[in-house]
Amino acid sequence: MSTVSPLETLARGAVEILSREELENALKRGKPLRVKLGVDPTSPDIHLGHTVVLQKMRQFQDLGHQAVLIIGDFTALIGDPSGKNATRPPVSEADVEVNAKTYLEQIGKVVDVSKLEIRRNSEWLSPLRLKDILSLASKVTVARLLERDDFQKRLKANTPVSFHELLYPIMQGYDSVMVKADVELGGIDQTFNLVMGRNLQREFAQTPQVCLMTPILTGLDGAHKMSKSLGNHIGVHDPPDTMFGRAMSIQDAMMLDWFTLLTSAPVEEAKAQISGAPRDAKLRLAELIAARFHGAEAARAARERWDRVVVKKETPEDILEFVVPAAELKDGNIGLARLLVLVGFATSNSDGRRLIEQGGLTVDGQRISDPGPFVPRSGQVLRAGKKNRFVRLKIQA
RNA sequence: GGGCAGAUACCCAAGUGGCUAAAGGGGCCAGACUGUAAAUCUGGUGGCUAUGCCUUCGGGGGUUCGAAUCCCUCUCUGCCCA
Repeated sequence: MSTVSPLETLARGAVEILSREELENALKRGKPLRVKLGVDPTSPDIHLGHTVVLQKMRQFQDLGHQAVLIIGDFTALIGDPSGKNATRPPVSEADVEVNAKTYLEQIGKVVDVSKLEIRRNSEWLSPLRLKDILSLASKVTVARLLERDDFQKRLKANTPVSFHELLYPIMQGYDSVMVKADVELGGIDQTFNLVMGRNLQREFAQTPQVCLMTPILTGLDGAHKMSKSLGNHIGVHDPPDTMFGRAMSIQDAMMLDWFTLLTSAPVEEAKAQISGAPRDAKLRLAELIAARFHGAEAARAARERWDRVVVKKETPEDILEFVVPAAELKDGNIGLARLLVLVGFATSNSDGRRLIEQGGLTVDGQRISDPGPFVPRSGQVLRAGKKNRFVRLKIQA
């Protein structure tokens, strides 16, 4: 283990720190810092993109600082405008509660939940009266609010910006005041909100928080930020094989970022490996990611399976079994397209028909291109596409 | 409050009475090539009991042999004026 200073650890992967000197000084004081992270309980499933900033919080925890997790149960009623090109649909209070619970369960994979101070911002935002809001709002100018990119873009594109969205950053900033944050963590797309917290704290005669921004993790498509709605994500609950396979599908150019942000492998070493043996580097990356959430053993198994199924093109033995319902069979026949729908490889008969006609289906390794009647037999293995979509048929006696 | 413009498939966007299940691009799916990477090329991309039939162009109603296209109305959005 080489010695890495706390500041170096914390700065790893950070795109921007406002300011680095302030952070350094704060660390030097030796007192545990209050490190705030606000989360938006709108989507119940967290993925690797979310873990970047959570990992940062974990690092603070490991260095003895107090992590303060703010569940934005009140702000969720507005929806964070960050990165959105449209007004976000508000989330019901009931959904927020359910999501918050799931969220806490899931982040346990990254942060130490037992040491977490968990707060809900409805605690202080809900009781605010109009006059309080006015007083808060008077501390911020409209020009300043409209400055931000998200709004600018939407204004230019003639898409609506609702007034309540302007309040979002103010409320989030007020959170920092209420929890007396020394540091706030967030994605770089949250910069505006974080800086707002800094400014408001100054207004409230507090020491302005240090803002530490992490980069946005690029998703599997290599183009957009990882998000569930774009389907370019790896969820923390995905099985090891899925994690492994998806990680293998990223572009080479993304590897260094992923190494930096998702693993603790030494960056220089990863860099060297990537330029030397990109394939091996990616295998290692995929294994590290799978290991982080499922343990080393499961990760190794995923890698072995990958090697068998993908590289050597063998049929895996641990395939899900699908029992063909007897009611679907007519004289032992079933439309092949229909079968694909039942199995889940196609969304409709037409979709299944297309898949077959385009050569995307094999039965026991044989390509079948006729979507018509088909006689299924127990033990047959259906494979759709090149990806990991296998199923073994079973016919009820 | 007044005036104007707009709402098309997953997204962007053509289309102003029949040739439109609806151009083009993106995305996505499949195939080829590969390291199941990227790039590139090819095909596909509403549904169905399928060489035909049914449903779709913000919602509802109407005109017409026939409407995404014309009329009425409702909802939503943007712009300008106040």
